Amino acid sequence: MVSSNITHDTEHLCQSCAQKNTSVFCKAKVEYLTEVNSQKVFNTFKKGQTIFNEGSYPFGVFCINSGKVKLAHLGDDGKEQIIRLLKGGDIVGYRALLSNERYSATAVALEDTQVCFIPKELFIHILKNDAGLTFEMMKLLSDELHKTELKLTHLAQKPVRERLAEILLFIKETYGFEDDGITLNVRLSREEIANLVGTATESTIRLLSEFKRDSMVELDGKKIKIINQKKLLKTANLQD
Amino acid sequence: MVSSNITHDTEHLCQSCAQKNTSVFCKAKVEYLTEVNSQKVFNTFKKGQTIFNEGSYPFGVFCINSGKVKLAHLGDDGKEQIIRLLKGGDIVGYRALLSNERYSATAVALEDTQVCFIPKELFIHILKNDAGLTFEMMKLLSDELHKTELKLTHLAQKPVRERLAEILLFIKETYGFEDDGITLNVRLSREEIANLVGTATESTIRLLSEFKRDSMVELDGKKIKIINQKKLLKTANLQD
DNA sequence: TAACGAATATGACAAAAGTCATACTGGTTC
DNA sequence: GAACCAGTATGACTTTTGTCATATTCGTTA
Repeated sequence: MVSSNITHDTEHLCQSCAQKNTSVFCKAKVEYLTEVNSQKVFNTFKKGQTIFNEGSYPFGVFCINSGKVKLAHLGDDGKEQIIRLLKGGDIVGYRALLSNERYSATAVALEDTQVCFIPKELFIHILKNDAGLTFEMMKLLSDELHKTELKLTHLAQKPVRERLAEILLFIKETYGFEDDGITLNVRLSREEIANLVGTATESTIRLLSEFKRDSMVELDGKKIKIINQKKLLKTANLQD
Repeated sequence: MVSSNITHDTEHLCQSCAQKNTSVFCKAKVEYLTEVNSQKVFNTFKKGQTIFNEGSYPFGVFCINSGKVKLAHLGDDGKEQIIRLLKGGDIVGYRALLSNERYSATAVALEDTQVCFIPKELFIHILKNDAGLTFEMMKLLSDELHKTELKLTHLAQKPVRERLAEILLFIKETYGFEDDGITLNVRLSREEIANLVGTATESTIRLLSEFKRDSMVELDGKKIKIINQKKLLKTANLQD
């Protein structure tokens, strides 16, 4: 929240928000949506900018309008572990708010990103009154927990090679392809991919080279093209 | 739910439940508690018995009255990954219920365990009407998510030795000590400990031997005594 | 009490993954 | 275009961890 592009706008209405149908939050009752509309703060983050920082206190919740965001823990030795990838329609920062704790992770924009900030009090107020929304939020948390538990199991039991293949497919699921239908629609550094997989950067680079050699992917700088998804899926050894 | 000890009892009242003050679920409004009381099914599981199985459909939620339970994923190769340890006052099986999915994990009693089963419809009904309870449930999920994310980061970044030390301390936090003040109050096999840490059984055995040599623990069959918690904490290298 | 099997323990080895050093590449700035 | 830097790539090596084989112990049952 260091950016200067903060606007209490009337331009970006929740009612006409592009994410109205995908975001949990925008499923609140109409009466609350109006309230959100008047209190929310529209904000833009440039690529690389921090939306919030591990250790600081949450004052509200962020609703991503457009763009891409990584959510990461900083390990004891300073190495980051990316725990979620977010896109338009997702909300961030609710975990700490609900647990009434400081942020346990840092959110950074992976590209220019637009977000709506909804103040804590309003968020909590709506949750306490809109049972439907609360139930949706609970489901969302529940799904997130499930995904994280699966990741945990895979991290514990699968070799790096399989996990990397899995992550590439996960990135595809999350952000999809570019217009060409094969290029992953996000630019991540090798280090960031490593921090998603939970391995060393060099290992990631090495394995990506192998994947290229085995004609599963094509590499062009930060562009990653998936040219044999079937083989990649096999490499990931997924069955759930 | 294969046990034959099922009783629609009037004996075990929620109102006088030993876990009334610790369990989230028992914080429901009094009117609902009465309802729960009449619909819940009291059940006993012997050590080693399965409470529910990965892949099957949830028909309700389990409230642990007394005893100890492990919740584990079965990895693709059949190796289990223990994702939670549960005790009296905890509830299990809510995750799948809320996400409207099959169980993604298996719950097994680590010792003789008493549970109350609350039918799905009632559980959902209460959640949809008791905003306070729903909010509590949300917090619970939120905390669980946080813990799991932390585990994920540690699994990705810390060596087995540190993770084992951490798990021993975690077991102590969860189940505490026996009356002697040093023996961990649960019997887990070396394999189970390994499946908590996310490592091979032999590695766990080896490291426990080291911990013993370095006089951090004492081993007596499945009994594990923590004789130098400070040193163990240092070995775990925790700072959060 | 003997005997059995399962769990624990330990050694030897293999495989996986991380680290360090060193190139190479691509994009940026001057 | 030269120079520079960060990111990428690759090789050589070390460390960590897993695997397999084999004792050994423990608790259980006959």
